[in-house]
Amino acid sequence: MSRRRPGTWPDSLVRWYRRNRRDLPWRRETTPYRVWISEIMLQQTQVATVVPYFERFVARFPDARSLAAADVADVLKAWEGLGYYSRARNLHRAAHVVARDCGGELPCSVEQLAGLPGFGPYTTAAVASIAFGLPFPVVDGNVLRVFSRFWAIAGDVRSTRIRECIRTRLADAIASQRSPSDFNQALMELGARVCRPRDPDCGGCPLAQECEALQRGLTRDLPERQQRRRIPHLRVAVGVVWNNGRFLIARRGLDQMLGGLWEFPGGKRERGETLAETAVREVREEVGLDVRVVRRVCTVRHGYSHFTVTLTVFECELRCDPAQLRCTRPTAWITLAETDRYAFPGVNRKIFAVLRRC
DNA sequence: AATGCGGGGAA
DNA sequence: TTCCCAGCATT
Repeated sequence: MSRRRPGTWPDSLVRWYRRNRRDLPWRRETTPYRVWISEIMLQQTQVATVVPYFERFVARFPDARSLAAADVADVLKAWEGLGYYSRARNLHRAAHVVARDCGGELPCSVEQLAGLPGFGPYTTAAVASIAFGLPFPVVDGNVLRVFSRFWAIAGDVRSTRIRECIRTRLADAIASQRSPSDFNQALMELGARVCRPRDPDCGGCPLAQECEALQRGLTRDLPERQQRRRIPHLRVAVGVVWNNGRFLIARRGLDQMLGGLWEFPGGKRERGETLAETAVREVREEVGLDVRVVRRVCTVRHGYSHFTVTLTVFECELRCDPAQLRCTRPTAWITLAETDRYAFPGVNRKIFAVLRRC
């Protein structure tokens, strides 16, 4: 087995990719619109999670014009469960810009791409290279991990200095590549399947020959981990307020976390309060209705990226005229069968499952 | 430069 | 449990 000349890793990488790439829906049929949708969905979200969402989304909204023409509520419904809902709202805003200013087609200059809502450095480079063949390197979590090992870079890879160092060196490498698209996708594919966070498959790696971390036995220690912050825990109570076979939901503000999604009225427990009292108080404060707790339905735990919550659900009955409803946000009285028409956070889906059983 | 943002897969 | 994922917008 002959040693390859040093400095030829980009060609080895792309050769490996062309033999090993996964058959993914946005690779099977590559259009700028499909690349765009896939890249937005893939932000902080794994491929396996994205695939079914992508298929449904492009079937429902086949191009930028149809997306722009849709109601944001329908876009959020298509995004339900995928998380980071600001991505969906920004995508919808960007579709309006593309429909209005670009004739419905994604612009093919990096400057214009970078100006669209939801296009940061990563997505701009990804769409420019994969959709339009422009030589801009992507720098995502995979790339940072691969090169912190390949070049044995100590320190926090997320720091601006190290990111910029990696980006600059990759800009050189991609400039001499015939397919910037394959080069970028190869790096991310390598990070996802070979140069994994734990237990990398160095035996199957096309870059092993020149990998500094492998030669120095450092693959296990790179990239350097930063210490994590403690995650706070919240106690929350919500009320399922029934009226004539329907219960009340309210839509969250578009600028909030989970913006635009629907929920039961409720909120955080205050000092010295029972959870039932919390539910009654929150219902009164949020929607202006006086209610009484009938029973506790269930308690569910849910983990978010930056906190965990224990949510207790109380069935409530009205002790006032429902016309007393006062709420700055949109509200609706719905049945369990109608929940499918609205976008809810994942934790609400757990609650619906319990409500259906009893 | 730091922080907030959801949900899920995998070990 | 814990870690991490094809990051962006805001401050």
